[in-house]
Amino acid sequence: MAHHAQLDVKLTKNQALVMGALSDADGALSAYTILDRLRDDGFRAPLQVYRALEKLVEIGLVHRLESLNAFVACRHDECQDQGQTVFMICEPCGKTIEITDEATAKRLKAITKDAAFSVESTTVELRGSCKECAEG
Amino acid sequence: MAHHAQLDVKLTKNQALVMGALSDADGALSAYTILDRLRDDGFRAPLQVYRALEKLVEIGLVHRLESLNAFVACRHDECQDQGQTVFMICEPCGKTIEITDEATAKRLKAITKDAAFSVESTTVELRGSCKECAEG
DNA sequence: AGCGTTGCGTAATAGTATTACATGTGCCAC
DNA sequence: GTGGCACATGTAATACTATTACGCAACGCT
Repeated sequence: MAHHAQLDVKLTKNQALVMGALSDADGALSAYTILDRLRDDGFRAPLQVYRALEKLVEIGLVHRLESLNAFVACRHDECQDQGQTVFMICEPCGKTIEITDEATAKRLKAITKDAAFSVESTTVELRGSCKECAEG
Repeated sequence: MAHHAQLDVKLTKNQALVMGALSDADGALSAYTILDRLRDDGFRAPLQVYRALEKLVEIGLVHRLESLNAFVACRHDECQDQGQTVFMICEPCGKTIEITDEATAKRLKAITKDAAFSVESTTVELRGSCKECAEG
């Protein structure tokens, strides 16, 4: 199975640059950090970044971390599969661990069904310390 | 069991004003919306709001909705009990439904244990439409 | 009274995101 | 091939969210 079925979507120059910046990064980047890193590539205005991010998030190559106001490249084969994406965000080192979990998806589905709530998008983010940082 | 054990914490004037604004509101409010609503009560600067919010969040009377950059009064008896708080945020009408769920808490705990991730705080937010708005 | 802690007031600034408007570029119908 | 459309881009201005810095006031404690 291919990593990210959507990779056959052709990215524009700006989208590719933003994707590159995020792929090179260890953890999540804010839009303005991305802007700074792409100055040499001709980026001048926040909107150039936000427009690219919008598309990348839409096609699933990038996730937005709501609790950080930042963005991270999807490292993951299964974003399109069943399962709720769960982020573990290490505050000391900035790295993010991304998993998908079917049990969480099922449980949240049961909750929304009970409440007759119609879900568009779901955010699950855990802040804390990764193994290495907690041990260190 | 009392609603919000921490209610016996004495709120300062500013904290009480902010708490009142949030309690009066139907849904979540941004810090700057709160500021505007408290102009007549003497509020002048964002920091007055943020300082009060910080304390109110700390004692559990208010929750921060990360995906909205907004704040909502806790409507809820069981914030101190076991269970993960889950927010359902209705985008059409702005209301938020707040529940706590033990199964979700257990599942997330299992996930973090597997990853040896040490959790400080957890955000679970579902965006979508409430029953009334979805039917309407 | 002296001291520490906490809360408050104000100003300035930093950080995040959007609106508005103009330009460019490729594609397709005609 | 030219007109028109769709989409991507460039730039400026602005709006929205949050924090830092500094000083003063109120309160409790010794």
